Amino acid sequence: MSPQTLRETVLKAAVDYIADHGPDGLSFRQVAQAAGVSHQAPYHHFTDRKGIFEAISIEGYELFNSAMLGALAGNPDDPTTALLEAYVGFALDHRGHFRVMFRPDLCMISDNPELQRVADASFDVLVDLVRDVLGPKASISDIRARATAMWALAHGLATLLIDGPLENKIGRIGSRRALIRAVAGQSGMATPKKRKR
Amino acid sequence: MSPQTLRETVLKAAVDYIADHGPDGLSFRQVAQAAGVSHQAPYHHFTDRKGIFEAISIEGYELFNSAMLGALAGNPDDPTTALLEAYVGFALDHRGHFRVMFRPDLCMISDNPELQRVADASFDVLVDLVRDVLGPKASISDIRARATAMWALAHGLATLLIDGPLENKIGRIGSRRALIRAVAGQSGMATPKKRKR
DNA sequence: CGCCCACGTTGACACTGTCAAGAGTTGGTC
DNA sequence: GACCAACTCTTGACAGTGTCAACGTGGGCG
Repeated sequence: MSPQTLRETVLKAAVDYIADHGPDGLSFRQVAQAAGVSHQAPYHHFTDRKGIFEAISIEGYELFNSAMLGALAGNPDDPTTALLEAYVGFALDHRGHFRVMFRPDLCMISDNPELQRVADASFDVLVDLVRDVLGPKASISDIRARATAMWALAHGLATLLIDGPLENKIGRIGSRRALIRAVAGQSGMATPKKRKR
Repeated sequence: MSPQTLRETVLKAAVDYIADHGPDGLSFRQVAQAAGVSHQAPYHHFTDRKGIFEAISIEGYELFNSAMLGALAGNPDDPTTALLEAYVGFALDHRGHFRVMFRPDLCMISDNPELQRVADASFDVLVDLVRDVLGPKASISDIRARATAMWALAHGLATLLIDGPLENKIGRIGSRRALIRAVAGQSGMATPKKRKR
């Protein structure tokens, strides 16, 4: 095995477990056993149990950032909806990562400089988008409020979809894409740049 | 001690702990010890560790529902903002409950009929509000999309505030009330009934 | 060669949730 | 009063957990 392999194996096993069962039942010893290695071996790659969550979180933010940037590049006409789709899509496709990224009890972002960096980067994507959408004459407080509203809408939709209650209540609104577009439309924030050019 | 007291003591200790440290580190034995009782005593009031979370969740939904209904009654002119304020306010004022209510890995709503009932009730409050705001001519799919958007916005704002990243990034936008109003304004959903009557 | 260091091992510790069995009190019924 | 049953709580045990400590082991380098 190459030197990185055990680390990657543990990480992958942990992400898969979290995607299915949530982060709380994750057992350090269990992932070690799943990797076919003694219960202490992972300690040479992660300082703590928390260290695993930090690594997953960093990996998650990197995937997250590239997903958002890719979506914005792919749909410049309606960046708000594009971002919403990318946010929710990432959460659903990478539950294992997403479930960890916003859980300060599992890993405190400020504890790890690398994690802080990638988390800041993803926030910059959002603010840049809002600044672009609202135009140069927008006040700082408007930009803040709009960014907060977009973030909250995307984050709420993602967590409600992942944690389940939404589908049970609302019922299926067709495809994921259709749901997101309908919500974006009802929120009043979609297509702010050009209307049906 | 009256027969209910240990149950209430354990519940209160658990909620307080969760509000401060999150639900995952909560220890059955620890709350028993905090209540000054043997490690097995709580088993006569809760079937499981999960049973504690179910009880907290039920209590939470009851508080939640009355908070939302009270807010709607108190501000009939702008029910959307009122609901948003009540939702976020409840999350911040009852973190211990809120952190448990939307965590299916801790307690599955469908496992407990009583829990299912109070959770359904809180969802009905939201749908009734949306139906009222959009008027009788609104289609079912519009109602669904609007309810989803409102729920997502409120839920996202609440979880982002509780889990911390928002304040670090956005900075303080004055009071909680001002933040919520600004966000509601930036989403297109506020004051849909009458504009500055 | 000798040495170090990264990697992995075994062993131990306190702590956890939970099963099992027993003790004490309470209330009701003969 | 005597008995029984239910309820509440206790003690004891078990496997499983995260983590500290000490112990191999093998490859690269002086």
